[in-house]
Amino acid sequence: MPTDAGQTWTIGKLSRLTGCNVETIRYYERIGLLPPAPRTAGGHRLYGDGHRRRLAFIRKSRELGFPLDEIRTLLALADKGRSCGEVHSRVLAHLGQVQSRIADLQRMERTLTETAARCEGGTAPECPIIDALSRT
Amino acid sequence: MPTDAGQTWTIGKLSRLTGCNVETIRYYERIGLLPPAPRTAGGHRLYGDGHRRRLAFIRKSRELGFPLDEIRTLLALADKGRSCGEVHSRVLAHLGQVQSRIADLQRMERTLTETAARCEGGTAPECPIIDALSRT
DNA sequence: ATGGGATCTGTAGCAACTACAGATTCAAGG
DNA sequence: CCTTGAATCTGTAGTTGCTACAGATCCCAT
Repeated sequence: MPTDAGQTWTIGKLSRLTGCNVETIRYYERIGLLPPAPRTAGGHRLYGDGHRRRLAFIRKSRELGFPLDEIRTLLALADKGRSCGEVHSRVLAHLGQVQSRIADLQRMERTLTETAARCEGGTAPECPIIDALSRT
Repeated sequence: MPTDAGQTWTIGKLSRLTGCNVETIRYYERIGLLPPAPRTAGGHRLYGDGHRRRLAFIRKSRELGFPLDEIRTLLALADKGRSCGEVHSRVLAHLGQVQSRIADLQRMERTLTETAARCEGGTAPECPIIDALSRT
């Protein structure tokens, strides 16, 4: 049961519906991630369910950290259908990026914790943190 | 034993010395993170040990994820001296940001892993990943 | 009919660099 | 001393993914 087949929304309604900012929606259209929306006589955009689903896909992918260009590719694959393998490997590749970013941040976390610890309760005239940050 | 007191380097040497790109060094000067370097007669920059240490501080802080604006503040505190408490609390605040970013990424990681798993070995005509990404 | 919210286009800004182009300078070799 | 090629100079524009206007226009409820 699809949502009421002929339903349409203005950009503001779509924004509330998807949690995506109005200017961001227009931005996605400008860069070709969303197809141009049909317009009212006065030039206002009118969105249908296809647009809504596509935007939901984009938002969800963004939340998972995919860059827009990768989302563009994913959308093309989705449109093409039967590209599950390709999609799967791209998801795994992205997962790898996320994991390596996590590792980076954990290294930072460790160093920051150590650095902060040198100072714990210290009232030294020279700041050990500043010193630590100056080491080549 | 400070490094040979009067030693100077060209921007290229300083770049190799610190691992910081030449254009980035000039950029830091432009935005006021590094003080303007003295010049040769022909207009080339000449750096001394003070610059070298300041740049090392900036790079190290960047590696730890501090934004440039925060580094600007840290440098000011370092110049002022006796601001160890303030520095300490800023390091802890940043540590908090890093940790929450890690948590974000771990959420992404989990969802990506789950999403990828739905597809494992599947040759379904409809791609479950694409479906998952479309859910509002 | 009107008033005020929603929408329109186009442009500029953010972080933190990076990448040129085109001109000039420096240093090593002959 | 002169040449030549590498290094450096300035200034500007591009990157990613939005966000924030300004100033004009439109739509809908009263």
